[in-house]
Amino acid sequence: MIRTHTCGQLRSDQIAQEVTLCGWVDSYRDHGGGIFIDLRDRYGKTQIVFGPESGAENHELARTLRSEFVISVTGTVAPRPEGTVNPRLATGEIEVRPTRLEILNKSLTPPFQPGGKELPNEDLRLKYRYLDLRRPEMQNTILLRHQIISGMRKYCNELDFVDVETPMLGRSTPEGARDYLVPSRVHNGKFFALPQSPQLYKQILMIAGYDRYVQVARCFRDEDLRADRQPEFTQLDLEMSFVDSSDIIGLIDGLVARLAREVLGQEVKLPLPRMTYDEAMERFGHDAPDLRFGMELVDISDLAREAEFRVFRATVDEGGRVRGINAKGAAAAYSRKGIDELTSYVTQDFGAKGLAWFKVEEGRTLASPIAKNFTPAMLEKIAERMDAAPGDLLLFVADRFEVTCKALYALRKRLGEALKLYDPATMNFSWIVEFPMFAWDEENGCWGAMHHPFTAPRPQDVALLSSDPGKCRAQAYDLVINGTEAGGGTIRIHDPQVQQQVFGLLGITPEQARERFGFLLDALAYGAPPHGGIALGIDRWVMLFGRLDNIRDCIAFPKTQKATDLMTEAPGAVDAKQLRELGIQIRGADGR
RNA sequence: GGGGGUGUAGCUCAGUUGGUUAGAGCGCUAGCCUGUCACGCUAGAGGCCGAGGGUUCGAGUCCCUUCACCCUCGCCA
Repeated sequence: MIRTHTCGQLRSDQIAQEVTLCGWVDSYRDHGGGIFIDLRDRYGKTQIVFGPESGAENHELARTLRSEFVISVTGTVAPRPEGTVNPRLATGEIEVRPTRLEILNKSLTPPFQPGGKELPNEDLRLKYRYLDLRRPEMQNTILLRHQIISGMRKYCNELDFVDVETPMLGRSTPEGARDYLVPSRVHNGKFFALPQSPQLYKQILMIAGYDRYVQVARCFRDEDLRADRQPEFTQLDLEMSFVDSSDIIGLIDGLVARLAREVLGQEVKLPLPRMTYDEAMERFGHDAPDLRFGMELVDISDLAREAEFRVFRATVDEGGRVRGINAKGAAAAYSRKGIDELTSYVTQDFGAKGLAWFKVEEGRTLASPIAKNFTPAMLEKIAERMDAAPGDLLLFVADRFEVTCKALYALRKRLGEALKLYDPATMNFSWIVEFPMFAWDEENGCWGAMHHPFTAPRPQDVALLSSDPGKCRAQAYDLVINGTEAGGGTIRIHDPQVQQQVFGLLGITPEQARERFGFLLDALAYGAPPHGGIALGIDRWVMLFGRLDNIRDCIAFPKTQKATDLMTEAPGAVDAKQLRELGIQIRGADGR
């Protein structure tokens, strides 16, 4: 070892010891006679002081030090003179008086200071990721990530889970997200696909008798990115045999409580609350509601049916719904212009036809350009239903149920943040359960799997597969943290007949099923135990536990929104020779 | 594919209704300074105003096209 201590380690206990530290020059303050260096490594900072006693040679060399030089310093730990102790530094009671200085490596002037206060633009941070990763904030996040992953591994290990690696080179399945494809050299014209998740493999492992499988698995989806979505991401993937939904949920409850305690120092009450999908859609308009605040959706369809206002009445008559939210005390905060902005938000982004609003005035009268279309009695009924009080802002969307969900969910989320309806430090963990098995796919005119084609229906709903698939509920469960989907899983079908029936509903012919998942169907026929599992989005856990608003900050080397790596400049062109070997020809820009 | 935002010195930003030589803070270079810790002081260097085209006597500023990054709708079983 060429160092005896780290830069975060020394305290008064080590005074008078000779030590050797290595690290990066965080800042240097040259006072002529004395030079002060803050030496930084992953563990902290230590002040190095070059005075006359350091010797002329060392002093001269110290004068040449610049930001981000990597140096090694040997010297004596000394107490700081009275009045110069730095309480903001863990090592602030001492400093090192060097007898030897070695420049291990110089640095170009960095495009930004890792120790600086101003955060540069993100593209610059991504290009010089090695400098960005030196920033204490980034190092904290990477360490948090490590803490979360190792906590997950320890937990699973204690519970007899077996860590099994599954292939990265698999076969493409047209269901679900777009695959990242890898061409085969040996089989020209054929392709592997990178896994969207190890779903099928983990089921096979249950059939193979491993009983409890776990993997920190990298997953790939070639879809457009978002603030909480990367094309490659990491899941804690697990699967268990001989379990039902509540076994999996209970297992993850324990993990949540443990990590909340270890990482955040927060006690979480178990069991975590569970809400059905239908209830979530009614109360919040979304299957991952943020339960840190109220402002729930309120249905006034029954009132709207009798209202004089044509827009409301017609919507209900056509089978739609009229629902609203009450932004408590927000009437003053939203001018006509502010409401116009909310209106264009829900109409342009979520397809709502409009946004009806009322400001609640003294005596609980409702003021709005559309108020004249209602009788006073009806306005009073609406106010009553909305629990309105003077100063409130009532917002309504009249539309198809799905549209009211999307628009009001988005409004609630936006208003909750703008009106600071919750403390960003609180953490809310909950489960959404009993998802529908199927969602009607308008585009293809058939049922689509809400989760994936191997999800088991609830035992009491199996008969609905043939009678009313839309009503059939799945043994599926999503973990929601602060309004973000942080994990999801299902109990799987282990009965080949039920599996065939589900394929049929999804429009997958027996031939297609055989071609795509023949191996799974075969395996299911050789003694498959009842099994189920879950996958947790590790990047999102880091984001939520670290209170970050961006998934890129949780990943050491993330991709941009266009799915490129600004540091390595991937993806890049390849040699013509490589393409020839793969039997691949690139089409021109004209598509030929 | 659609909507929105940003782009000016190495970095973070300001730049008026189009008008002389485009500024500030930080960083950088040099000098001075034993107690600083965002050290201080003095001096200096540093600009294709993202790129291309247009309007104009004149464009950082107005118009068109385009590129990059971010947010978002669609998409993400």
